[in-house]
Amino acid sequence: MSVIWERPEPGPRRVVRLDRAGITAAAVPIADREGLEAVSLRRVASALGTGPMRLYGYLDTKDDLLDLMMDAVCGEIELPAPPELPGSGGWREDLRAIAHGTQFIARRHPWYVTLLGTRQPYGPNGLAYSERLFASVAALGLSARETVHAVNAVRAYIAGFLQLELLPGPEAEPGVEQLTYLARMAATGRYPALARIFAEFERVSPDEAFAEGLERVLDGVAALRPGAP
Amino acid sequence: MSVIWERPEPGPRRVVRLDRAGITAAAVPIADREGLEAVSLRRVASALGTGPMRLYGYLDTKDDLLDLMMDAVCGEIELPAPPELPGSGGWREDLRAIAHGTQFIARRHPWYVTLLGTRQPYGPNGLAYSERLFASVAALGLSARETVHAVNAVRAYIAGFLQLELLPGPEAEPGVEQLTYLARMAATGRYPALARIFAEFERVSPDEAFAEGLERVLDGVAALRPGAP
DNA sequence: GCCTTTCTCGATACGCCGTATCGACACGAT
DNA sequence: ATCGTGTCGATACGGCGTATCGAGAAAGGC
Repeated sequence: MSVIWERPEPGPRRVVRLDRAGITAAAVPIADREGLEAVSLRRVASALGTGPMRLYGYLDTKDDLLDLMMDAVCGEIELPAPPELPGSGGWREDLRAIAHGTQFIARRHPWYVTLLGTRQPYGPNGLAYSERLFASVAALGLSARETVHAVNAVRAYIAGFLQLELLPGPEAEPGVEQLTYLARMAATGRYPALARIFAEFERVSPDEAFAEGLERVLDGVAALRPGAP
Repeated sequence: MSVIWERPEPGPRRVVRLDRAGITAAAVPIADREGLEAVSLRRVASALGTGPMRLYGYLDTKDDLLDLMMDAVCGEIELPAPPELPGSGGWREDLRAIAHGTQFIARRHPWYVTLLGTRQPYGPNGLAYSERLFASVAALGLSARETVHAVNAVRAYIAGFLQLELLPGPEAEPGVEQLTYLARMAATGRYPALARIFAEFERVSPDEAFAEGLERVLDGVAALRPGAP
């Protein structure tokens, strides 16, 4: 490796200007199309026409990239107008809007839900999201402590539901006609309550379930209001 | 024929007697002590005094091991007596017991929460857990559809809260006296609602938050009762 | 008791991963 | 024109999950 003829000529100086936004923008579609586990530094870098080590000029760690990705899609969530402006529909309508906005984004970027359960949403967009949540609940006029608990409940419900919704079920291999694993378990008689509800269980759409469960949580929050029934 | 629970365990071995329970029992303490990412087939196998490929006689995939681990700790959750027996304290008390039992286990095995958001709890213990949840809610006398929604809400809350509770915060490096990242963000004035609640936010214990949020969800479920106020 | 068949076992290897190291090179200042 | 500085990316390391396959033990037939 000392003769110049067999050393590759360095390409025209790669002046591809990179920045964090660009890296994030390259990573997100990969996650959308092939899942979060397909997002590797090698993969993202090669989508940008460079090598993996290049990215370390912009990130300390792969985790940094995941933080950036999370905040980027968090910014895609449409938040309702602040409570003091006319666009707001009251605390309950606002919380509904936030929840359904989150669900909408989770459908476009399923991996967002994974990240949601994995790291704090401390980027600017994540903080704006939190701010909007607290502002909505604040409109109820609860005590500080109750407000924190109410926000926690709503946030936990959203994160938990979306997470559970996206779990892959055990797939029945195609061609073979057979009951699903769950149906077979229900038929054993060992799980009577489960078996009794099983049919309904499959008839409920995820959207309906998300909306209805959310109403339960909001009902519980509403019951905290000073003048609650 | 895709779920490990309905595949038979292979027969006896030559050198060291192994079985799925033994493999699981070796894996769980590793996860407890060093986190889920320390659980590799190489690591578990060497804890059992053998090589990684040995495990493939008992598992098809590493995912199978995670399923086994999840079901194992799921079996550690103390469930209340069934509703028809005297030990049961009514639907609400039962749901509380299940929720707090789950929280208790999540504290001993934090990685359980990660798995909870990652895979279906379809092992025998997971199904027994679901059965108990449905049986408790069934005692309210709701319609099938409402029952499904109520169980979803409770389950989503539990999974979501525990997941969010375990998120690592941004650690302030020791020695340097400085505000946390969140406190600094609150001080920017860009997040007024967040800033207003911030102090309280840090005063609430995780236990209290879990319990209080749960009451909100249970209140919402209670409001569905035929003769609800 | 011996031979053959069957099945288990684990060594080796492949292609990924995140990232530490470091030589080569482009660029700005002198 | 030269030097110092800082960026780029090739290479390497130790890990991962798991496919392959030869060695050898167990089981069965005679």
